[in-house]
Amino acid sequence: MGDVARLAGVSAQTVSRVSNGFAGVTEETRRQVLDAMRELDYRPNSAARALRRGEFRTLGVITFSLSTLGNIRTLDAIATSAAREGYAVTLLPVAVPTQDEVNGAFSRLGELAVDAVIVIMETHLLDAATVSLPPGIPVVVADSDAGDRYTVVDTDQAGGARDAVRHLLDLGHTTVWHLAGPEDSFAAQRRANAWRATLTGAGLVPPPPVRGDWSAESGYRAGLLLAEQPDCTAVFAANDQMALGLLRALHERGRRVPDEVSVVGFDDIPESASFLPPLTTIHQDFAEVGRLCVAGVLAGVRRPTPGPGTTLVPTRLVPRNSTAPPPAH
Amino acid sequence: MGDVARLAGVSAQTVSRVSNGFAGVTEETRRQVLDAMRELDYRPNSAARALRRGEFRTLGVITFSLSTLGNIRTLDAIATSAAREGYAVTLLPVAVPTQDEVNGAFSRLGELAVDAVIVIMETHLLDAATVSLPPGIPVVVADSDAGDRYTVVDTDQAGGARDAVRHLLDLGHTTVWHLAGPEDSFAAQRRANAWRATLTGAGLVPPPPVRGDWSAESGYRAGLLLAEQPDCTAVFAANDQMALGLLRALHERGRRVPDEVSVVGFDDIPESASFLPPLTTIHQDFAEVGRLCVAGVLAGVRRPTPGPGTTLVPTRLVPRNSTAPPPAH
DNA sequence: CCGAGGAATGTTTACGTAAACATCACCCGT
DNA sequence: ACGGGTGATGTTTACGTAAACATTCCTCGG
Repeated sequence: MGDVARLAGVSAQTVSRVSNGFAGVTEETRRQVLDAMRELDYRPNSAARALRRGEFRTLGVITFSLSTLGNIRTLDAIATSAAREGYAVTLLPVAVPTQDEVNGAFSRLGELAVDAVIVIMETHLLDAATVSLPPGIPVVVADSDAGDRYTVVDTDQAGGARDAVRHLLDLGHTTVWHLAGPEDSFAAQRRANAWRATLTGAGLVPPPPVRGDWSAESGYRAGLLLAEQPDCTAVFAANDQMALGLLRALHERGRRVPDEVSVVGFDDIPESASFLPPLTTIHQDFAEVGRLCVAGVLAGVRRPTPGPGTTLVPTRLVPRNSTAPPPAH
Repeated sequence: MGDVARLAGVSAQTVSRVSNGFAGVTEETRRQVLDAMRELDYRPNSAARALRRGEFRTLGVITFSLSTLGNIRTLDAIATSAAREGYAVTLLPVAVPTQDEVNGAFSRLGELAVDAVIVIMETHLLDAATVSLPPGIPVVVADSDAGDRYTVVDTDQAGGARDAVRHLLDLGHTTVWHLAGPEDSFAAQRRANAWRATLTGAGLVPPPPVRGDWSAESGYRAGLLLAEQPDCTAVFAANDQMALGLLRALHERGRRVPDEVSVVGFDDIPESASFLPPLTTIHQDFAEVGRLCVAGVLAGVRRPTPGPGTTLVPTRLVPRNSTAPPPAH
């Protein structure tokens, strides 16, 4: 900065003013400084800037190894929104979802160059975390139910599940089976609960849910079971990957979809339109979730911490060819 | 730091020494300092640290919106490897793959708190970039052919494609069709070239390649075309998603896989084991690519810039149920 | 024609850390 | 017993920036 100032014939302070787009600088001076900057290929040192200003213009994102598609899409949206606001995004990957690892990530956080934090993580790990987040750092949590302690942004899992079940009931199915996600996933819990509640609300008795682990393989295994149930004409799968495995199992067992069995997925991954048959599913707006996370966290940076609370992003049913009225019998 | 020093009854420098795990500190003193740190909830200020040390312990990753699965898995591996080395990872998302956007990302880079950069990007955009990378910052490029100008780490696309084609020829197929990726993708080009070279090397005349855009949908459209070719008994798809669409098209047209047509994919995405039928494909070791990217870039941080050059990570054929000898005729 | 007021720019200082150098106490061999 | 280490700790300083305050110079109203 000193070199630039010398070359432009001004003080370092004036260089700083130009560099930050400050008002009170003559057009003439500004031009000279900019020329000098270009000449010397000057780049402001962000460490010094951060030290002086007390902010990093960086957001930290804590997440498990970029595993599930939803987390990835959310992260993508977060990165894009943050960039638009002039913030960089630093990744804090947690390799294994154990308590130790999570605690480690949280404590590393304290000495990380980060103004705010977005956590994409299952509730149960957050609950048990012994290291609390550094006070004074705004936090928004996605994919969790910690609404009473943190600001939470999430997809309206319950609404989506309800729409899926209602869609199948509206087609005339007498009940809807559920291929659930893992028990330790809060999203899976909420989808399962909403499925159950919707059936109960319609005066029906929910059949026992079959549990998978989100993977297509687990969906296949579950599908082999469901194919044995003669009265199973409609299945709501908790995600598209499991629906894919389910389709394969049904196909292998000679149960035609959608003629004999209807299937609804959840997520609307791009491939689901190319499944056999194309999958009716619940679309999640990950971009909106990411956008709201960034907005929430930046609001926290700019003013005193907003209270806890949950914002839900609505879903949308995408009807394709895997659902139809039940067979005439 | 001053407060901690006062509470522990030592100098600030000693606090610094403890904080950095320096050797020459008595066990007694260290304990006192650590106690004081805990008591005051002290966290080193990373901005001051970076300013003083001249390094940020942060890696920048430039990539397109986390779009393709390969890029995501590579990023994941990068983040994990970096964390192990004590480095954070900052994302520099480029929303639209236009020249302007790329240039923008590169120039923002200059003032970013980053010691080194990993670029995950298609060659052609890198070629046309008018803004060059800041000198002095080590760079490693993944998924590109810029081996003459940058250090490049990539999957051995050619070797994988060759294995796929040979696998089909070994099964007895008289030729292998190719469902290629988009023309502007270097990975797609290399896979297509290796496919062509392998056929030519075996004394065969390659049929015209059918081109898709990586998506399952484009694979489906291409599949409708290929299903019309009576002599088409073996297809090498440039990625698993397109193979998925291809399978669907073949199924719709009544061409049984693998009895009538064999299909090999590329990537080995987790879902491919659950396709109908489970897909024979080429496994890519993204974790290794990410690991090598980090290793390469950190080597650059520690010693003068290593020359350009390309490191290839081998692939592995995963045989499943989508390939078989050609029909008896 | 003078002084108040304001715009443009310069000077000083502090942000929190760690390298470099300085100091001090103590141990050992002769 | 004494001098030369050696290991532990303290003091000074600089990293690059921007806020706060100081200075200069010009304009404009009375």
